[in-house]
Amino acid sequence: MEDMESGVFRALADPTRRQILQDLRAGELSAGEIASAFPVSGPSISRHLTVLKSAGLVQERREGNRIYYSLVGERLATSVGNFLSVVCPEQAVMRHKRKKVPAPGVDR
Amino acid sequence: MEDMESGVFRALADPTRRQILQDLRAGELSAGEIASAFPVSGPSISRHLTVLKSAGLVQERREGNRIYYSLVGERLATSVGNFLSVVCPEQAVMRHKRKKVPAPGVDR
DNA sequence: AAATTATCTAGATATATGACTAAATAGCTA
DNA sequence: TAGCTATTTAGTCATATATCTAGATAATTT
Repeated sequence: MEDMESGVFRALADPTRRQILQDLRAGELSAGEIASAFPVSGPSISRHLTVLKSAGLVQERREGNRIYYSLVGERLATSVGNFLSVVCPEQAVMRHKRKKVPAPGVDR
Repeated sequence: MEDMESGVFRALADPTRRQILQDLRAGELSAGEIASAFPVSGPSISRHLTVLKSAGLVQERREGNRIYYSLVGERLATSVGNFLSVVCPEQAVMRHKRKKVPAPGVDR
């Protein structure tokens, strides 16, 4: 039992996980591709990915042998942005209108 | 040795600390006032305040007997907002122009 | 089916975090 | 100075986190 935001912020508290999120900006990456960008073991990255997944920040998609991870961008903007605008309302998060994409992929 | 942002996010990872930040929106509060709003001991709140202070999110000001804490609002917007706009650039943090206040308090 | 590749789960260990109680420090008041 | 209030520091304990190695699971290839 935990509030939504704690999970997100705790996920963001680790530099490796923040870097993973930034890496994923370029598009989806397999677990192995992600892991190879860091000096830590595969299993450790796997755990980091689990944390990010539990926080709802990334989603996975299996393709044959591999599992591809990708950002759930709105998730981050929603929780972090909401909090930010509550604590310092003079800085508002403005969501740019985007052409409603016709469902980029089935949601899990 | 730690990067700036980790401190901020780790500080935000705890619900008590996030609530403290929200409480401080109304204006500065003494340590005791802050503590009385929570079901945890004074010393625990003191530690939380130290964490927030180390992250640069709050500042303190002594007045006689008591120590008043207040938000360092830009700090939060700067680090969190920067990260947010890097990871999900389609959500930009817009800073509202504000009449440059003539130094609200010495920046200690 | 056996071997290979990709990724995860389990178990162990070290460090970090959050809470508490008790005691120390800082400033005020009599 | 003694006593009082506000807050922090110290010491302890339980839980959480991060990492590793070894082994398990899943899908592909031969």
